[in-house]
Amino acid sequence: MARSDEAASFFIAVYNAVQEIPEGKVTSYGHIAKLIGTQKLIRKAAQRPRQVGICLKHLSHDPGARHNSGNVPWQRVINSKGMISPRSQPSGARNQAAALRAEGVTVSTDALGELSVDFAEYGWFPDSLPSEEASEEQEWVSGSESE
DNA sequence: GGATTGACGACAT
DNA sequence: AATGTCGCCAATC
Repeated sequence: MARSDEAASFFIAVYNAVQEIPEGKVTSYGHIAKLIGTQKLIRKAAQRPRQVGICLKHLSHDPGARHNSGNVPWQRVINSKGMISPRSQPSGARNQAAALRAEGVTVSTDALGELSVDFAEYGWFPDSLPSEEASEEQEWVSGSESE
Protein backbone atom coordinates (compact mmCIF):
# COMPACT_ATOMS: atom_id res chain seq x y z
CA MET A 1 0.00 0.00 0.00
CA ALA A 2 1.85 3.03 -1.19
CA ARG A 3 1.42 6.27 0.66
CA SER A 4 0.46 7.90 -2.61
CA ASP A 5 -2.58 5.66 -2.75
CA GLU A 6 -3.54 6.76 0.70
CA ALA A 7 -3.10 10.36 -0.35
CA ALA A 8 -5.28 9.78 -3.38
CA SER A 9 -7.92 8.22 -1.15
CA PHE A 10 -7.80 11.28 1.01
CA PHE A 11 -8.46 13.52 -1.95
CA ILE A 12 -11.40 11.41 -3.04
CA ALA A 13 -12.79 11.33 0.47
CA VAL A 14 -12.55 15.10 0.73
CA TYR A 15 -14.30 15.73 -2.55
CA ASN A 16 -16.93 13.19 -1.65
CA ALA A 17 -17.57 14.81 1.72
CA VAL A 18 -17.67 18.32 0.30
CA GLN A 19 -20.29 17.23 -2.17
CA GLU A 20 -22.51 16.35 0.77
CA ILE A 21 -22.71 19.93 1.94
CA PRO A 22 -26.22 21.17 1.15
CA GLU A 23 -26.62 24.20 -1.03
CA GLY A 24 -26.85 27.37 1.01
CA LYS A 25 -24.83 25.84 3.86
CA VAL A 26 -21.19 26.03 4.86
CA THR A 27 -18.77 24.03 6.99
CA SER A 28 -15.11 24.17 7.93
CA TYR A 29 -11.97 22.51 6.64
CA GLY A 30 -11.52 20.97 10.03
CA HIS A 31 -14.98 19.50 10.04
CA ILE A 32 -14.50 17.93 6.65
CA ALA A 33 -11.30 16.40 8.02
CA LYS A 34 -13.21 15.14 11.04
CA LEU A 35 -15.92 13.56 8.93
CA ILE A 36 -13.33 11.76 6.86
CA GLY A 37 -11.67 10.70 10.08
CA THR A 38 -14.72 8.64 10.98
CA GLN A 39 -13.76 6.35 8.14
CA LYS A 40 -10.85 4.18 9.22
CA LEU A 41 -9.47 4.02 5.73
CA ILE A 42 -7.46 7.17 6.06
CA ARG A 43 -4.83 7.74 8.67
CA LYS A 44 -5.15 10.67 11.00
CA ALA A 45 -7.58 12.33 8.65
CA ALA A 46 -9.16 14.30 11.46
CA GLN A 47 -5.82 15.95 12.12
CA ARG A 48 -5.21 17.20 8.64
CA PRO A 49 -7.43 20.17 7.97
CA ARG A 50 -4.69 21.75 5.90
CA GLN A 51 -4.73 18.88 3.48
CA VAL A 52 -8.42 19.53 2.94
CA GLY A 53 -7.50 23.00 1.76
CA ILE A 54 -4.86 21.54 -0.52
CA CYS A 55 -7.44 19.23 -2.04
CA LEU A 56 -9.73 22.08 -2.90
CA LYS A 57 -6.86 24.19 -4.13
CA HIS A 58 -5.92 21.44 -6.55
CA LEU A 59 -9.49 20.76 -7.54
CA SER A 60 -9.49 20.21 -11.27
CA HIS A 61 -11.12 22.72 -13.56
CA ASP A 62 -11.54 20.11 -16.20
CA PRO A 63 -15.28 19.37 -16.62
CA GLY A 64 -14.37 15.86 -17.62
CA ALA A 65 -12.63 15.08 -14.38
CA ARG A 66 -14.51 13.03 -11.84
CA HIS A 67 -14.22 15.78 -9.28
CA ASN A 68 -13.98 19.30 -10.58
CA SER A 69 -14.72 22.86 -9.53
CA GLY A 70 -18.10 22.51 -11.17
CA ASN A 71 -19.42 19.50 -9.29
CA VAL A 72 -17.63 19.99 -5.98
CA PRO A 73 -19.02 22.95 -3.98
CA TRP A 74 -15.63 24.06 -2.73
CA GLN A 75 -17.02 27.47 -1.86
CA ARG A 76 -19.00 25.96 1.02
CA VAL A 77 -15.83 25.21 2.95
CA ILE A 78 -14.39 28.00 5.09
CA ASN A 79 -12.18 28.09 8.18
CA SER A 80 -13.17 27.27 11.75
CA LYS A 81 -13.65 30.93 12.63
CA GLY A 82 -16.39 31.22 10.08
CA MET A 83 -14.27 33.33 7.80
CA ILE A 84 -13.20 32.88 4.24
CA SER A 85 -9.45 32.43 4.37
CA PRO A 86 -7.75 35.62 3.16
CA ARG A 87 -4.85 33.59 1.73
CA SER A 88 -2.68 34.84 -1.09
CA GLN A 89 -5.02 36.11 -3.72
CA PRO A 90 -7.85 38.36 -2.47
CA SER A 91 -9.78 37.83 -5.67
CA GLY A 92 -10.01 34.15 -4.83
CA ALA A 93 -11.67 34.82 -1.50
CA ARG A 94 -13.94 37.38 -3.07
CA ASN A 95 -14.91 34.92 -5.72
CA GLN A 96 -15.75 32.42 -3.02
CA ALA A 97 -17.93 34.98 -1.27
CA ALA A 98 -19.71 35.74 -4.51
CA ALA A 99 -20.38 32.04 -5.08
CA LEU A 100 -21.86 31.72 -1.60
CA ARG A 101 -24.04 34.79 -1.95
CA ALA A 102 -25.28 33.39 -5.23
CA GLU A 103 -26.77 30.47 -3.33
CA GLY A 104 -28.34 32.58 -0.64
CA VAL A 105 -25.61 32.70 1.98
CA THR A 106 -25.11 36.04 3.67
CA VAL A 107 -21.43 36.93 3.71
CA SER A 108 -20.41 39.80 5.94
CA THR A 109 -17.45 42.03 5.29
CA ASP A 110 -15.67 43.71 8.18
CA ALA A 111 -13.58 46.87 8.12
CA LEU A 112 -10.48 44.92 7.19
CA GLY A 113 -12.22 43.43 4.21
CA GLU A 114 -12.37 40.00 5.77
CA LEU A 115 -15.31 37.93 4.68
CA SER A 116 -17.27 35.89 7.19
CA VAL A 117 -20.34 33.68 7.38
CA ASP A 118 -22.57 33.13 10.39
CA PHE A 119 -22.29 29.48 11.40
CA ALA A 120 -25.37 29.78 13.59
CA GLU A 121 -27.35 30.53 10.46
CA TYR A 122 -25.57 28.63 7.70
CA GLY A 123 -23.35 26.12 9.47
CA TRP A 124 -23.52 22.45 8.53
CA PHE A 125 -21.76 20.20 11.03
CA PRO A 126 -23.17 16.65 11.08
CA ASP A 127 -21.47 13.97 13.16
CA SER A 128 -21.01 11.82 10.10
CA LEU A 129 -21.59 11.84 6.39
CA PRO A 130 -25.29 11.37 5.57
CA SER A 131 -24.60 8.95 2.77
CA GLU A 132 -21.53 7.47 4.35
CA GLU A 133 -23.22 4.13 4.79
CA ALA A 134 -24.74 4.16 1.36
CA SER A 135 -21.70 4.99 -0.71
CA GLU A 136 -18.90 3.18 1.09
CA GLU A 137 -18.16 -0.52 1.15
CA GLN A 138 -20.76 -0.76 3.86
CA GLU A 139 -19.05 -3.62 5.57
CA TRP A 140 -19.89 -2.92 9.16
CA VAL A 141 -21.81 -5.53 11.08
CA SER A 142 -25.52 -5.07 11.39
CA GLY A 143 -27.38 -6.05 14.52
CA SER A 144 -26.31 -3.54 17.11
CA GLU A 145 -27.77 -0.43 15.67
CA SER A 146 -29.14 1.61 18.52
CA GLU A 147 -30.96 4.46 16.83
C1' DG B 1 15.89 15.20 -3.27
C1' DG B 2 16.13 18.43 0.76
C1' DA B 3 13.80 22.78 2.24
C1' DT B 4 9.87 25.79 2.29
C1' DT B 5 4.95 26.81 1.85
C1' DG B 6 0.29 26.64 2.96
C1' DA B 7 -7.82 27.25 0.94
C1' DC B 8 -6.07 24.89 8.80
C1' DG B 9 -6.67 24.09 13.72
C1' DA B 10 -5.61 23.31 18.60
C1' DC B 11 -3.05 24.79 22.27
C1' DA B 12 0.43 27.70 24.61
C1' DT B 13 2.04 32.39 25.87
C1' DA C 1 -7.99 39.11 23.33
C1' DA C 2 -4.16 38.70 20.36
C1' DT C 3 -0.01 36.58 18.81
C1' DG C 4 3.12 32.67 18.58
C1' DT C 5 4.22 27.66 18.07
C1' DC C 6 3.57 23.17 16.62
C1' DG C 7 1.54 19.18 14.10
C1' DC C 8 0.06 17.50 9.68
C1' DC C 9 1.76 16.31 4.94
C1' DA C 10 1.02 17.29 -0.44
C1' DA C 11 2.84 20.59 -3.54
C1' DT C 12 6.13 23.44 -4.97
C1' DC C 13 10.50 25.54 -5.24
